[in-house]
Amino acid sequence: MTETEPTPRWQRRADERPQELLDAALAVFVERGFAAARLEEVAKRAGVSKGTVYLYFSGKEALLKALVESAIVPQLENIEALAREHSGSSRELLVKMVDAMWRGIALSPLSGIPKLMLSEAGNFPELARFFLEAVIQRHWALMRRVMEEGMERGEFRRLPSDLAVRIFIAPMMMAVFWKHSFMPLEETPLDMARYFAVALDMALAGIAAPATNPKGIS
Amino acid sequence: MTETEPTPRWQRRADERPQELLDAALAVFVERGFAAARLEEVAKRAGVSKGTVYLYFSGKEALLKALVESAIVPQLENIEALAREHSGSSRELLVKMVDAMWRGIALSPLSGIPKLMLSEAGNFPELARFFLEAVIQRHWALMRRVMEEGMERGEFRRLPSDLAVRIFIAPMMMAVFWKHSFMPLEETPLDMARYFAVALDMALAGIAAPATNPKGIS
Amino acid sequence: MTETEPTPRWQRRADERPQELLDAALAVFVERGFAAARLEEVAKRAGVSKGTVYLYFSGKEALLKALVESAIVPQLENIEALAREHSGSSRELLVKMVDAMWRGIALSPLSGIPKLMLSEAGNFPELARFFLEAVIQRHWALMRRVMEEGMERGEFRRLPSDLAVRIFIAPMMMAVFWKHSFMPLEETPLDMARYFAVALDMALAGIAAPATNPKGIS
Amino acid sequence: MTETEPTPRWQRRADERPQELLDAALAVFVERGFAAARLEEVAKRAGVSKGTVYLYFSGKEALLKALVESAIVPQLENIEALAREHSGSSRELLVKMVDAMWRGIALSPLSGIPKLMLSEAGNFPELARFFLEAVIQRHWALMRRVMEEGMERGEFRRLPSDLAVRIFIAPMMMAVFWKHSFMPLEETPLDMARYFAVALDMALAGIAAPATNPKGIS
DNA sequence: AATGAATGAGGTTTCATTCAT
DNA sequence: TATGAATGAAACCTCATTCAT
Repeated sequence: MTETEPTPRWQRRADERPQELLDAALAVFVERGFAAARLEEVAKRAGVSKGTVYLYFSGKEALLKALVESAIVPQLENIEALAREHSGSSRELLVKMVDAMWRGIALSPLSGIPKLMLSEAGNFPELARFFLEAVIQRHWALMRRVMEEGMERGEFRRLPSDLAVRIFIAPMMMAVFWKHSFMPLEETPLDMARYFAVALDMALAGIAAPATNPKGIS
Repeated sequence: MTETEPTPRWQRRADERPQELLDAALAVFVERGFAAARLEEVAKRAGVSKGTVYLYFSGKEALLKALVESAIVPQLENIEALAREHSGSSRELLVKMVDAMWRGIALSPLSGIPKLMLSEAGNFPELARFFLEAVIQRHWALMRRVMEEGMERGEFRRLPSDLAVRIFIAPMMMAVFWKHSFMPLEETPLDMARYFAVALDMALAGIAAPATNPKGIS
Repeated sequence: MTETEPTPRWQRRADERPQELLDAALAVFVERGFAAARLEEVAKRAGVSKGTVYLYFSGKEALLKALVESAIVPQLENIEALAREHSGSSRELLVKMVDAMWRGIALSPLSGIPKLMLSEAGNFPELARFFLEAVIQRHWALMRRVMEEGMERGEFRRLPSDLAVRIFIAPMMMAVFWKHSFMPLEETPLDMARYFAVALDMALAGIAAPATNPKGIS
Repeated sequence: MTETEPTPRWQRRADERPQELLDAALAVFVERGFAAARLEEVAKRAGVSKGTVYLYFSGKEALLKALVESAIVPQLENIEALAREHSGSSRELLVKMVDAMWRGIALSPLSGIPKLMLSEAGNFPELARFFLEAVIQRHWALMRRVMEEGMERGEFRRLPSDLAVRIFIAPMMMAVFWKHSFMPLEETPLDMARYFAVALDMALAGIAAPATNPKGIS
């Protein structure tokens, strides 16, 4: 180890910077809310100075938009792919889809985005409308098809599918919001894995077809 | 009824001012978030000028605290009273309690407070901790007792009651958040009444004891 | 003089403030140019703090626009009134008009505005076009009518009146620009009164009809 | 045409860079003013990147100084040479000198420099003082000698020569300023050639000796 | 009590300058 | 040499808070 490398004050990382900035922005925006988030904090977490943010994004709002517009749709496409490729019971597909959502979103930092949009919908209605249509309603539509097929098949009981979908996912979404709000304050933070297991169990029970002879009697 | 109630020519508003200010603050804070809310907007909605706010509250943050600390606890006490006075099945009590919460909170402007706290927990951890303990966990504890009693009695199936409670209420809470975020953007906004009916139905089914001989045969 | 009046930290002067701010802005903008002018300097000269500027003008650019749009046109109207009310030789009228311009603009702080527009035309083409049409060309048109009448009458020699007007006023305009640029640096600053006298003399000689035997002899 | 002139494959630009940068800087500074001019724009127009500017000049202000200090003095020396070499009437010399100024400065990009200095005198008093003394006053002194000689000879009428010189050149200077401010906004831009012809005519008439029998009568 | 003009701290944004590549 | 990514000082602007009226 010869006496070289005076540890340069900064490095050029043009390729990685945008994603690093987005990651940092997501964390700060989710923690503080868009208005209370300071861009300098975002920069610091990304390991750059304030001005550098502006080399990659035109401003604070652009950061928010890039965040929302790019992040979740791919996850959604994963879930849609599951549906296309599935063969088997509707119940199994439903479980697969919810599981994918849980692992792909709820357990990842992406979970911050729904929380962020929930908080900021009032200030950014355009962006919120995009999120509503491109993510939420698209997700619901997919789930709804599956649920209605399950009803047709008699796997699930007859329920208004538009509402049933929202209600079915509600416990998972609540966990997402919880994670980014009160969970850090809990004495013993919520055990996400157990929560998911129980929530899935209860949600499935909630839509299960009435037990007309479970394992049939004859 | 003789000359009681003088009906004064000019009404002393001073006594009502604090509540009017709190109402206005709640509306603005929920819509925009605490940081993005402008105090002048709060004042305008309360029909007073900016300076007047400071005659009743020591500042913006004081408004937030007063809001959170005063508003929901009374509703909670109502619900607790229901439990104390109830005689009948656990299921009936559960329904009563959820119904009270729905009408007392979800359908009222108070519904904004949970949304607000969810958004601001990161910026006001003290306040959030208060809300967590004095409202959320207190509510859960109550529900939990009821649910466990129901399990004892065989009305509900055996589930980890701490989680079951959160999950049971999740659909109602989601409606609360929805109302203050995406609902104003929906083409045809969610029908809250239908939603509640279906959600309650599904949630109850989710915890119902297995139909081992409904109307039992022996 | 009893021991009252603790000299308040500031005073309410809502009515006077806009004009005071415009005066201060004119001075600073002319001295430094729009871009280099700091709003805090403008505020300080007007005797207020930074924020106060924004109570009366929506921003730096609005200050510039208000300045340009409001200030000179009235002076121009004065000059136009002179023309309407005049009876006598064209030469006399021309002198009156130039004299009015000299006293009303060149010798007043308004003289800063042409200098400012000259400097900023490249950055504010819209505003510059307004100034060109509403002030400069309007002034020229007026002067031109007088000059053409003088030519008709034989008071002035035949010249392309559009150019003659520009050239006739040029020495006065140069003094205006000089005043706000190099004059403060001159060892012995230009004597404006003498300058005007000589300039007017030369300019009039420049357009005077050739002395072909005034009251011609033959 | 044999193999003369190797026409190198790659051209060493380094030698021409400084002048290219100065040309670009002049254009941008004149258009936007020094403060509003972005160095990146200068670099772009010179066909290099931002950093390269610093290889040739120590900074933005150095560009400005180099611009002003180097550009016009040579033109002035040309004009001084005319005076030295002239033999003939003062009027002829005056015309020669003004014509040289018109062609060498007014019609060239160098015309931007006076406009620039006029705008920036308030921000760069040192530089402005240099320009005042090394260019403006030097030019005036030269013109003044010629004009006074003409007065001695009876070619021009008696006028305070210090002022007469400023006034005599004013129309030409105005054209210079006009060119870089409002001319680009005119519907039909000023015809510089006609302007000069008329301006010279009027200016000469303005100083001409009284027509004591022009082409004498009697 | 009430107003709203005035303040000034604090955030976003720009851009001259530096420096790793 | 040349580049352009990165920096950080400095300016604009907002708005919670104060205070003259």
